[in-house]
Amino acid sequence: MGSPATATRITARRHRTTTVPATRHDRRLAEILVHATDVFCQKGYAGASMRDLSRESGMSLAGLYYYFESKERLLYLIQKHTFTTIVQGLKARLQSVNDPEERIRIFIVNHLEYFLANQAAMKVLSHEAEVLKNGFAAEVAAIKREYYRICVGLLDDLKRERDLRFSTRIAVLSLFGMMNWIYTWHNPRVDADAASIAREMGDVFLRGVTAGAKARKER
Amino acid sequence: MGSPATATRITARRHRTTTVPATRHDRRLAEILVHATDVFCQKGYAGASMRDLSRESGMSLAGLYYYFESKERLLYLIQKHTFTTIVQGLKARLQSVNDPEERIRIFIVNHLEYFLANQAAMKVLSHEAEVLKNGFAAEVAAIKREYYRICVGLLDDLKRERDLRFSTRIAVLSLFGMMNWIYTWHNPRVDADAASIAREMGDVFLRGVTAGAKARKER
DNA sequence: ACTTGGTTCGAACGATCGTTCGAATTTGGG
DNA sequence: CCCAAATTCGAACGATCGTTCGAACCAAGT
Repeated sequence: MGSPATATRITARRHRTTTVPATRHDRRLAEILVHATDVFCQKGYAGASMRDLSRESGMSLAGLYYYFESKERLLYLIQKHTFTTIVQGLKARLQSVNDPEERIRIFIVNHLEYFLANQAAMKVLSHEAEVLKNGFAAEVAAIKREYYRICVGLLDDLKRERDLRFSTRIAVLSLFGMMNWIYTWHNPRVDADAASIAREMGDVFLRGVTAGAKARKER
Repeated sequence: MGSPATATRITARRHRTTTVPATRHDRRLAEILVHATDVFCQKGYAGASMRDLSRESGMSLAGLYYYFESKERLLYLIQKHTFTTIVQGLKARLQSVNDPEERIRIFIVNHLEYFLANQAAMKVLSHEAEVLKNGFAAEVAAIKREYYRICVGLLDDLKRERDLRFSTRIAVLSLFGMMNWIYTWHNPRVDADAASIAREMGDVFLRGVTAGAKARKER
Protein backbone atom coordinates (compact mmCIF):
# COMPACT_ATOMS: atom_id res chain seq x y z
CA MET A 1 0.00 0.00 0.00
CA GLY A 2 2.87 2.35 -0.62
CA SER A 3 1.24 4.05 -3.61
CA PRO A 4 -0.80 7.26 -3.26
CA ALA A 5 -4.57 7.15 -3.50
CA THR A 6 -4.86 9.17 -6.70
CA ALA A 7 -5.32 5.92 -8.63
CA THR A 8 -4.99 5.39 -12.39
CA ARG A 9 -1.46 4.32 -13.22
CA ILE A 10 1.26 6.10 -11.34
CA THR A 11 3.84 3.40 -11.90
CA ALA A 12 6.90 4.78 -13.66
CA ARG A 13 6.74 8.31 -15.02
CA ARG A 14 8.84 11.46 -15.08
CA HIS A 15 11.90 9.80 -16.56
CA ARG A 16 11.30 9.55 -20.30
CA THR A 17 11.24 12.31 -22.92
CA THR A 18 9.32 15.12 -21.23
CA THR A 19 6.90 15.64 -24.13
CA VAL A 20 3.59 14.83 -22.45
CA PRO A 21 3.12 14.62 -18.71
CA ALA A 22 1.51 11.18 -18.76
CA THR A 23 2.23 7.54 -19.35
CA ARG A 24 2.06 6.18 -22.87
CA HIS A 25 -0.78 4.06 -21.58
CA ASP A 26 -2.68 7.08 -20.30
CA ARG A 27 -2.20 9.00 -23.53
CA ARG A 28 -3.50 6.10 -25.61
CA LEU A 29 -6.48 5.73 -23.29
CA ALA A 30 -7.23 9.44 -23.62
CA GLU A 31 -7.23 9.11 -27.41
CA ILE A 32 -9.70 6.26 -27.22
CA LEU A 33 -11.92 8.26 -24.88
CA VAL A 34 -12.07 11.09 -27.41
CA HIS A 35 -13.17 8.80 -30.21
CA ALA A 36 -15.60 6.95 -27.96
CA THR A 37 -17.12 10.27 -26.91
CA ASP A 38 -17.80 11.14 -30.54
CA VAL A 39 -19.46 7.81 -31.19
CA PHE A 40 -21.59 7.92 -28.04
CA CYS A 41 -22.59 11.44 -28.98
CA GLN A 42 -23.73 10.43 -32.46
CA LYS A 43 -25.41 7.07 -31.77
CA GLY A 44 -26.09 7.16 -28.04
CA TYR A 45 -24.54 4.84 -25.47
CA ALA A 46 -26.91 1.93 -26.02
CA GLY A 47 -26.97 2.48 -29.79
CA ALA A 48 -23.20 2.47 -30.17
CA SER A 49 -21.52 -0.91 -30.43
CA MET A 50 -18.03 -1.82 -29.39
CA ARG A 51 -17.38 -2.47 -33.07
CA ASP A 52 -18.35 1.13 -33.82
CA LEU A 53 -15.82 2.28 -31.25
CA SER A 54 -13.22 -0.06 -32.71
CA ARG A 55 -13.73 1.32 -36.22
CA GLU A 56 -13.67 4.96 -35.09
CA SER A 57 -10.61 4.69 -32.90
CA GLY A 58 -8.67 2.55 -35.37
CA MET A 59 -8.00 -0.14 -32.81
CA SER A 60 -9.13 -3.73 -32.96
CA LEU A 61 -12.16 -4.82 -31.00
CA ALA A 62 -10.14 -6.93 -28.58
CA GLY A 63 -7.47 -4.27 -28.28
CA LEU A 64 -9.93 -1.89 -26.69
CA TYR A 65 -10.42 -4.23 -23.75
CA TYR A 66 -6.78 -3.84 -22.83
CA TYR A 67 -7.63 -0.30 -21.72
CA PHE A 68 -10.94 -0.81 -19.95
CA GLU A 69 -12.83 -3.84 -18.81
CA SER A 70 -16.32 -3.03 -20.06
CA LYS A 71 -18.38 -0.66 -22.17
CA GLU A 72 -20.05 0.68 -19.06
CA ARG A 73 -16.72 1.52 -17.46
CA LEU A 74 -15.79 3.40 -20.64
CA LEU A 75 -18.84 5.61 -20.28
CA TYR A 76 -18.00 6.09 -16.64
CA LEU A 77 -14.48 7.27 -17.51
CA ILE A 78 -15.86 9.77 -20.01
CA GLN A 79 -18.44 11.19 -17.64
CA LYS A 80 -16.12 11.33 -14.65
CA HIS A 81 -13.36 13.12 -16.58
CA THR A 82 -15.75 15.59 -18.20
CA PHE A 83 -17.52 16.48 -14.98
CA THR A 84 -14.33 16.75 -12.97
CA THR A 85 -12.77 19.07 -15.53
CA ILE A 86 -15.73 21.44 -15.66
CA VAL A 87 -15.96 21.64 -11.87
CA GLN A 88 -12.23 22.33 -11.55
CA GLY A 89 -12.42 25.08 -14.16
CA LEU A 90 -15.35 26.66 -12.36
CA LYS A 91 -13.64 26.66 -8.97
CA ALA A 92 -10.55 28.30 -10.45
CA ARG A 93 -12.58 31.04 -12.11
CA LEU A 94 -14.67 31.75 -9.01
CA GLN A 95 -11.68 32.40 -6.76
CA SER A 96 -11.00 35.87 -8.16
CA VAL A 97 -14.55 37.26 -7.93
CA ASN A 98 -16.71 38.18 -4.94
CA ASP A 99 -19.79 39.96 -6.31
CA PRO A 100 -22.71 37.49 -6.17
CA GLU A 101 -24.21 38.48 -9.52
CA GLU A 102 -20.85 38.36 -11.24
CA ARG A 103 -20.17 34.93 -9.76
CA ILE A 104 -23.40 33.60 -11.25
CA ARG A 105 -22.43 35.04 -14.62
CA ILE A 106 -19.10 33.24 -14.29
CA PHE A 107 -20.95 30.01 -13.57
CA ILE A 108 -22.99 30.45 -16.72
CA VAL A 109 -20.14 31.42 -19.01
CA ASN A 110 -17.94 28.63 -17.67
CA HIS A 111 -20.68 26.09 -18.27
CA LEU A 112 -21.49 27.28 -21.78
CA GLU A 113 -17.91 27.74 -22.90
CA TYR A 114 -17.01 24.24 -21.84
CA PHE A 115 -20.25 22.96 -23.31
CA LEU A 116 -19.63 24.41 -26.76
CA ALA A 117 -15.91 23.60 -26.74
CA ASN A 118 -16.60 19.98 -25.79
CA GLN A 119 -20.05 19.53 -27.24
CA ALA A 120 -19.78 15.78 -27.77
CA ALA A 121 -18.59 15.10 -24.23
CA MET A 122 -21.25 17.33 -22.70
CA LYS A 123 -23.99 15.76 -24.76
CA VAL A 124 -22.89 12.35 -23.53
CA LEU A 125 -22.87 13.71 -20.01
CA SER A 126 -26.35 15.22 -20.30
CA HIS A 127 -28.00 12.61 -22.46
CA GLU A 128 -26.64 9.43 -20.87
CA ALA A 129 -27.03 10.49 -17.27
CA GLU A 130 -29.16 7.52 -16.20
CA VAL A 131 -27.54 4.53 -17.85
CA LEU A 132 -24.73 3.81 -15.39
CA LYS A 133 -25.47 1.29 -12.63
CA ASN A 134 -24.72 1.19 -8.91
CA GLY A 135 -21.09 1.98 -8.20
CA PHE A 136 -20.42 3.82 -11.44
CA ALA A 137 -23.61 5.83 -11.11
CA ALA A 138 -22.95 6.77 -7.49
CA GLU A 139 -19.55 8.27 -8.18
CA VAL A 140 -20.71 10.41 -11.09
CA ALA A 141 -23.80 11.43 -9.16
CA ALA A 142 -21.57 12.68 -6.34
CA ILE A 143 -19.74 15.09 -8.65
CA LYS A 144 -23.02 16.14 -10.19
CA ARG A 145 -24.44 16.90 -6.77
CA GLU A 146 -21.38 18.96 -5.87
CA TYR A 147 -21.76 20.97 -9.06
CA TYR A 148 -25.46 21.48 -8.35
CA ARG A 149 -24.72 22.56 -4.77
CA ILE A 150 -22.20 25.14 -5.93
CA CYS A 151 -24.88 26.71 -8.10
CA VAL A 152 -27.38 26.64 -5.25
CA GLY A 153 -24.80 28.41 -3.06
CA LEU A 154 -24.24 31.13 -5.63
CA LEU A 155 -27.95 31.77 -5.93
CA ASP A 156 -28.48 31.79 -2.18
CA ASP A 157 -25.72 34.38 -1.87
CA LEU A 158 -27.55 36.58 -4.32
CA LYS A 159 -30.83 36.10 -2.49
CA ARG A 160 -29.24 37.05 0.80
CA GLU A 161 -27.51 40.11 -0.61
CA ARG A 162 -30.68 41.51 -2.18
CA ASP A 163 -33.33 40.01 0.09
CA LEU A 164 -34.99 38.15 -2.78
CA ARG A 165 -37.77 35.57 -2.54
CA PHE A 166 -37.97 32.70 -4.99
CA SER A 167 -37.51 28.93 -5.01
CA THR A 168 -33.79 28.28 -5.32
CA ARG A 169 -34.43 24.74 -6.48
CA ILE A 170 -36.70 25.72 -9.34
CA ALA A 171 -34.41 28.59 -10.32
CA VAL A 172 -31.27 26.46 -10.38
CA LEU A 173 -32.92 23.65 -12.30
CA SER A 174 -34.41 26.14 -14.76
CA LEU A 175 -30.96 27.57 -15.31
CA PHE A 176 -29.49 24.13 -15.90
CA GLY A 177 -32.30 23.44 -18.35
CA MET A 178 -31.61 26.63 -20.30
CA MET A 179 -27.93 25.80 -20.53
CA ASN A 180 -27.99 22.04 -21.05
CA TRP A 181 -30.69 22.15 -23.68
CA ILE A 182 -28.21 23.89 -25.93
CA TYR A 183 -26.89 20.55 -27.17
CA THR A 184 -30.19 20.06 -28.99
CA TRP A 185 -30.08 23.25 -31.01
CA HIS A 186 -26.72 25.00 -31.13
CA ASN A 187 -25.42 25.42 -34.66
CA PRO A 188 -21.97 27.02 -34.91
CA ARG A 189 -22.78 28.39 -38.37
CA VAL A 190 -25.89 30.22 -37.15
CA ASP A 191 -25.55 30.89 -33.45
CA ALA A 192 -23.18 33.20 -31.65
CA ASP A 193 -20.27 32.06 -29.52
CA ALA A 194 -20.46 30.90 -25.92
CA ALA A 195 -19.74 34.33 -24.42
CA SER A 196 -22.60 35.99 -26.30
CA ILE A 197 -25.11 33.27 -25.47
CA ALA A 198 -23.95 33.30 -21.86
CA ARG A 199 -24.55 37.04 -21.68
CA GLU A 200 -28.00 36.68 -23.20
CA MET A 201 -29.02 33.77 -20.98
CA GLY A 202 -27.49 35.53 -17.99
CA ASP A 203 -29.54 38.64 -18.74
CA VAL A 204 -32.78 36.70 -18.92
CA PHE A 205 -32.10 34.58 -15.88
CA LEU A 206 -30.70 37.29 -13.59
CA ARG A 207 -33.35 39.85 -14.45
CA GLY A 208 -35.88 37.08 -14.04
CA VAL A 209 -34.89 36.17 -10.51
CA THR A 210 -34.08 39.70 -9.33
CA ALA A 211 -36.63 42.06 -10.90
CA GLY A 212 -39.40 42.79 -8.41
CA ALA A 213 -39.11 39.43 -6.69
CA LYS A 214 -39.04 40.94 -3.23
CA ALA A 215 -42.78 41.49 -3.01
CA ARG A 216 -43.99 37.92 -3.35
CA LYS A 217 -45.11 35.94 -0.31
CA GLU A 218 -44.48 38.38 2.55
CA ARG A 219 -45.68 35.86 5.17
CA MET B 1 -63.42 15.13 -48.14
CA GLY B 2 -66.48 14.01 -46.26
CA SER B 3 -64.46 12.30 -43.52
CA PRO B 4 -62.60 14.27 -40.89
CA ALA B 5 -58.85 14.66 -41.26
CA THR B 6 -58.06 12.87 -38.04
CA ALA B 7 -56.61 9.95 -40.04
CA THR B 8 -55.70 6.54 -38.60
CA ARG B 9 -58.38 3.98 -39.37
CA ILE B 10 -61.67 5.50 -40.36
CA THR B 11 -63.03 2.29 -41.83
CA ALA B 12 -66.06 1.06 -39.92
CA ARG B 13 -66.88 2.80 -36.69
CA ARG B 14 -69.83 4.35 -34.84
CA HIS B 15 -72.03 1.25 -35.05
CA ARG B 16 -70.89 -1.02 -32.24
CA THR B 17 -71.43 -0.63 -28.52
CA THR B 18 -70.75 3.04 -28.00
CA THR B 19 -68.23 2.49 -25.19
CA VAL B 20 -65.11 3.83 -26.87
CA PRO B 21 -65.14 5.85 -30.08
CA ALA B 22 -62.55 3.73 -31.89
CA THR B 23 -62.02 0.39 -33.54
CA ARG B 24 -61.07 -2.58 -31.41
CA HIS B 25 -57.84 -2.56 -33.37
CA ASP B 26 -57.15 1.08 -32.50
CA ARG B 27 -57.89 0.56 -28.83
CA ARG B 28 -55.52 -2.39 -28.62
CA LEU B 29 -52.84 -0.43 -30.44
CA ALA B 30 -53.29 2.45 -28.03
CA GLU B 31 -52.81 0.10 -25.08
CA ILE B 32 -49.60 -1.20 -26.58
CA LEU B 33 -48.39 2.35 -27.18
CA VAL B 34 -48.91 3.18 -23.51
CA HIS B 35 -46.86 0.21 -22.36
CA ALA B 36 -44.19 0.82 -24.99
CA THR B 37 -43.94 4.44 -23.87
CA ASP B 38 -43.22 3.31 -20.32
CA VAL B 39 -40.53 0.90 -21.45
CA PHE B 40 -38.88 3.43 -23.77
CA CYS B 41 -38.97 5.94 -20.94
CA GLN B 42 -37.23 3.60 -18.52
CA LYS B 43 -34.64 1.94 -20.78
CA GLY B 44 -34.39 4.30 -23.74
CA TYR B 45 -35.36 3.44 -27.30
CA ALA B 46 -32.13 1.65 -28.21
CA GLY B 47 -31.88 0.01 -24.80
CA ALA B 48 -35.38 -1.43 -24.87
CA SER B 49 -35.86 -4.71 -26.70
CA MET B 50 -38.96 -5.94 -28.43
CA ARG B 51 -39.01 -8.69 -25.81
CA ASP B 52 -39.18 -6.04 -23.09
CA LEU B 53 -42.19 -4.53 -24.85
CA SER B 54 -43.74 -7.98 -25.21
CA ARG B 55 -43.35 -8.70 -21.50
CA GLU B 56 -44.69 -5.30 -20.42
CA SER B 57 -47.71 -5.26 -22.70
CA GLY B 58 -48.60 -8.91 -22.05
CA MET B 59 -48.61 -9.75 -25.73
CA SER B 60 -46.39 -12.24 -27.48
CA LEU B 61 -43.37 -11.01 -29.39
CA ALA B 62 -44.83 -11.93 -32.76
CA GLY B 63 -48.22 -10.56 -31.82
CA LEU B 64 -46.83 -7.07 -31.54
CA TYR B 65 -45.90 -7.08 -35.22
CA TYR B 66 -49.55 -7.41 -36.14
CA TYR B 67 -49.99 -3.81 -34.98
CA PHE B 68 -46.88 -2.16 -36.39
CA GLU B 69 -44.23 -3.25 -38.83
CA SER B 70 -41.09 -2.21 -36.97
CA LYS B 71 -39.71 -0.93 -33.71
CA GLU B 72 -38.87 2.37 -35.36
CA ARG B 73 -42.44 2.83 -36.55
CA LEU B 74 -43.60 2.22 -32.98
CA LEU B 75 -41.46 5.09 -31.74
CA TYR B 76 -42.79 7.21 -34.57
CA LEU B 77 -46.38 6.50 -33.57
CA ILE B 78 -45.65 7.49 -29.96
CA GLN B 79 -43.91 10.71 -30.89
CA LYS B 80 -46.44 11.73 -33.51
CA HIS B 81 -49.42 11.15 -31.21
CA THR B 82 -47.82 12.92 -28.25
CA PHE B 83 -46.75 15.95 -30.25
CA THR B 84 -50.07 16.24 -32.10
CA THR B 85 -52.00 16.12 -28.84
CA ILE B 86 -49.98 18.82 -27.13
CA VAL B 87 -50.20 21.15 -30.14
CA GLN B 88 -53.96 20.64 -30.39
CA GLY B 89 -54.40 21.39 -26.69
CA LEU B 90 -52.33 24.53 -27.02
CA LYS B 91 -54.29 25.86 -29.98
CA ALA B 92 -57.58 25.30 -28.16
CA ARG B 93 -56.37 27.14 -25.06
CA LEU B 94 -54.95 30.07 -27.02
CA GLN B 95 -58.20 30.86 -28.81
CA SER B 96 -59.80 32.51 -25.82
CA VAL B 97 -56.95 34.86 -24.88
CA ASN B 98 -55.52 37.92 -26.61
CA ASP B 99 -53.05 39.51 -24.19
CA PRO B 100 -49.51 38.63 -25.38
CA GLU B 101 -48.08 38.01 -21.92
CA GLU B 102 -51.04 35.91 -20.89
CA ARG B 103 -50.71 33.87 -24.10
CA ILE B 104 -47.10 33.05 -23.27
CA ARG B 105 -48.13 31.98 -19.79
CA ILE B 106 -50.72 29.72 -21.39
CA PHE B 107 -48.02 28.23 -23.59
CA ILE B 108 -45.92 27.48 -20.53
CA VAL B 109 -48.70 26.04 -18.40
CA ASN B 110 -50.00 23.92 -21.28
CA HIS B 111 -46.54 22.52 -21.91
CA LEU B 112 -45.80 21.76 -18.26
CA GLU B 113 -49.22 20.34 -17.44
CA TYR B 114 -49.05 17.95 -20.35
CA PHE B 115 -45.44 17.18 -19.52
CA LEU B 116 -46.14 16.19 -15.93
CA ALA B 117 -49.39 14.40 -16.76
CA ASN B 118 -47.66 12.36 -19.48
CA GLN B 119 -44.14 12.31 -18.17
CA ALA B 120 -43.13 9.06 -19.83
CA ALA B 121 -44.37 10.11 -23.25
CA MET B 122 -42.74 13.52 -23.02
CA LYS B 123 -39.45 12.05 -21.92
CA VAL B 124 -39.51 9.76 -24.93
CA LEU B 125 -40.32 12.76 -27.08
CA SER B 126 -37.51 14.86 -25.65
CA HIS B 127 -34.89 12.21 -25.15
CA GLU B 128 -35.32 10.20 -28.34
CA ALA B 129 -35.65 13.13 -30.71
CA GLU B 130 -32.81 12.12 -33.02
CA VAL B 131 -33.19 8.39 -33.48
CA LEU B 132 -35.85 8.32 -36.19
CA LYS B 133 -34.62 8.16 -39.79
CA ASN B 134 -35.66 9.88 -43.00
CA GLY B 135 -39.41 9.73 -43.53
CA PHE B 136 -40.31 9.13 -39.89
CA ALA B 137 -37.98 11.87 -38.73
CA ALA B 138 -39.28 14.39 -41.26
CA GLU B 139 -42.90 14.06 -40.23
CA VAL B 140 -42.19 14.47 -36.52
CA ALA B 141 -39.81 17.32 -37.24
CA ALA B 142 -42.60 19.12 -39.10
CA ILE B 143 -44.86 19.10 -36.04
CA LYS B 144 -41.95 20.11 -33.85
CA ARG B 145 -41.21 23.05 -36.12
CA GLU B 146 -44.84 24.14 -36.04
CA TYR B 147 -44.81 24.04 -32.24
CA TYR B 148 -41.58 26.02 -32.18
CA ARG B 149 -42.96 28.59 -34.62
CA ILE B 150 -46.05 29.12 -32.48
CA CYS B 151 -43.83 29.99 -29.54
CA VAL B 152 -41.74 32.32 -31.69
CA GLY B 153 -44.94 34.06 -32.78
CA LEU B 154 -46.10 34.54 -29.20
CA LEU B 155 -42.77 36.07 -28.23
CA ASP B 156 -42.66 38.33 -31.27
CA ASP B 157 -46.14 39.61 -30.37
CA LEU B 158 -44.86 40.52 -26.93
CA LYS B 159 -41.79 42.21 -28.37
CA ARG B 160 -43.95 44.26 -30.74
CA GLU B 161 -46.42 45.29 -28.04
CA ARG B 162 -43.73 46.51 -25.66
CA ASP B 163 -40.99 47.46 -28.09
CA LEU B 164 -38.54 44.97 -26.58
CA ARG B 165 -35.11 44.00 -27.92
CA PHE B 166 -33.73 40.52 -27.48
CA SER B 167 -32.95 37.46 -29.59
CA THR B 168 -36.21 35.61 -30.07
CA ARG B 169 -34.35 32.44 -31.02
CA ILE B 170 -32.24 32.34 -27.87
CA ALA B 171 -35.22 33.26 -25.72
CA VAL B 172 -37.49 30.59 -27.16
CA LEU B 173 -34.83 27.90 -26.96
CA SER B 174 -33.99 28.93 -23.41
CA LEU B 175 -37.65 28.61 -22.50
CA PHE B 176 -37.85 25.17 -24.07
CA GLY B 177 -34.75 24.20 -22.15
CA MET B 178 -36.21 25.34 -18.84
CA MET B 179 -39.40 23.39 -19.49
CA ASN B 180 -38.09 20.23 -21.12
CA TRP B 181 -35.30 19.73 -18.62
CA ILE B 182 -37.98 19.01 -16.04
CA TYR B 183 -38.02 15.36 -17.00
CA THR B 184 -34.58 15.01 -15.44
CA TRP B 185 -35.49 16.32 -12.01
CA HIS B 186 -39.21 16.51 -11.27
CA ASN B 187 -40.21 14.46 -8.26
CA PRO B 188 -43.94 14.41 -7.52
CA ARG B 189 -43.28 13.82 -3.83
CA VAL B 190 -41.07 16.89 -3.50
CA ASP B 191 -41.98 19.36 -6.22
CA ALA B 192 -45.13 21.38 -6.65
CA ASP B 193 -47.72 20.73 -9.34
CA ALA B 194 -47.52 21.92 -12.92
CA ALA B 195 -49.45 25.14 -12.36
CA SER B 196 -47.11 26.29 -9.59
CA ILE B 197 -43.96 25.47 -11.52
CA ALA B 198 -45.42 27.13 -14.60
CA ARG B 199 -46.08 30.29 -12.62
CA GLU B 200 -42.56 30.27 -11.22
CA MET B 201 -40.89 29.61 -14.56
CA GLY B 202 -43.20 32.12 -16.22
CA ASP B 203 -42.20 34.74 -13.68
CA VAL B 204 -38.50 34.20 -14.27
CA PHE B 205 -38.78 34.04 -18.02
CA LEU B 206 -41.19 36.92 -18.56
CA ARG B 207 -39.43 39.27 -16.14
CA GLY B 208 -36.21 38.20 -17.78
CA VAL B 209 -37.21 39.14 -21.29
CA THR B 210 -39.23 42.23 -20.41
CA ALA B 211 -37.42 43.98 -17.55
CA GLY B 212 -35.30 46.81 -18.92
CA ALA B 213 -34.66 45.10 -22.22
CA LYS B 214 -35.61 48.14 -24.25
CA ALA B 215 -32.30 49.89 -23.70
CA ARG B 216 -29.99 47.38 -25.34
CA LYS B 217 -28.70 47.99 -28.86
CA GLU B 218 -30.45 51.27 -29.72
CA ARG B 219 -28.40 51.63 -32.93
C1' DA C 1 20.71 -12.43 -30.01
C1' DC C 2 17.49 -13.37 -26.54
C1' DT C 3 14.39 -12.37 -22.98
C1' DT C 4 10.81 -9.71 -21.04
C1' DG C 5 6.72 -7.12 -20.38
C1' DG C 6 3.60 -4.12 -22.48
C1' DT C 7 0.50 -3.93 -26.47
C1' DT C 8 -2.41 -5.53 -30.38
C1' DC C 9 -5.03 -8.68 -32.93
C1' DG C 10 -8.02 -12.58 -35.32
C1' DA C 11 -11.21 -15.67 -34.10
C1' DA C 12 -14.56 -17.26 -31.61
C1' DC C 13 -17.95 -17.67 -27.41
C1' DG C 14 -22.90 -17.64 -25.88
C1' DA C 15 -26.49 -14.32 -25.52
C1' DT C 16 -29.65 -11.40 -27.35
C1' DC C 17 -31.21 -8.53 -31.09
C1' DG C 18 -35.35 -7.29 -34.64
C1' DT C 19 -38.12 -9.68 -37.57
C1' DT C 20 -40.75 -13.49 -40.04
C1' DC C 21 -43.93 -17.31 -40.91
C1' DG C 22 -47.32 -20.74 -40.68
C1' DA C 23 -50.35 -22.65 -37.67
C1' DA C 24 -53.55 -22.14 -33.87
C1' DT C 25 -56.98 -19.46 -31.67
C1' DT C 26 -60.56 -16.10 -31.05
C1' DT C 27 -64.10 -13.15 -32.78
C1' DG C 28 -68.40 -11.49 -34.85
C1' DG C 29 -71.98 -11.74 -38.67
C1' DG C 30 -74.93 -15.03 -41.32
C1' DC D 1 -73.75 -23.39 -35.46
C1' DC D 2 -70.50 -22.28 -39.03
C1' DC D 3 -67.37 -19.88 -41.73
C1' DA D 4 -64.32 -16.20 -42.77
C1' DA D 5 -61.78 -12.65 -40.98
C1' DA D 6 -59.23 -10.81 -37.37
C1' DT D 7 -55.99 -11.76 -33.94
C1' DT D 8 -52.40 -14.27 -31.29
C1' DC D 9 -48.68 -17.31 -30.71
C1' DG D 10 -44.40 -20.67 -30.58
C1' DA D 11 -40.49 -21.35 -32.96
C1' DA D 12 -37.10 -20.13 -35.55
C1' DC D 13 -34.18 -17.02 -38.90
C1' DG D 14 -29.67 -14.56 -39.63
C1' DA D 15 -27.39 -10.66 -37.70
C1' DT D 16 -25.16 -8.41 -34.23
C1' DC D 17 -24.23 -7.77 -29.41
C1' DG D 18 -20.37 -7.48 -25.35
C1' DT D 19 -16.70 -10.04 -23.98
C1' DT D 20 -12.78 -13.52 -23.84
C1' DC D 21 -8.54 -16.02 -25.05
C1' DG D 22 -4.22 -17.31 -26.78
C1' DA D 23 -1.09 -16.19 -30.05
C1' DA D 24 1.53 -12.61 -32.37
C1' DC D 25 3.82 -8.25 -32.32
C1' DC D 26 6.81 -4.59 -30.63
C1' DA D 27 10.17 -1.91 -28.04
C1' DA D 28 13.88 -1.81 -24.82
C1' DG D 29 17.43 -3.91 -21.44
C1' DT D 30 21.16 -7.18 -20.83
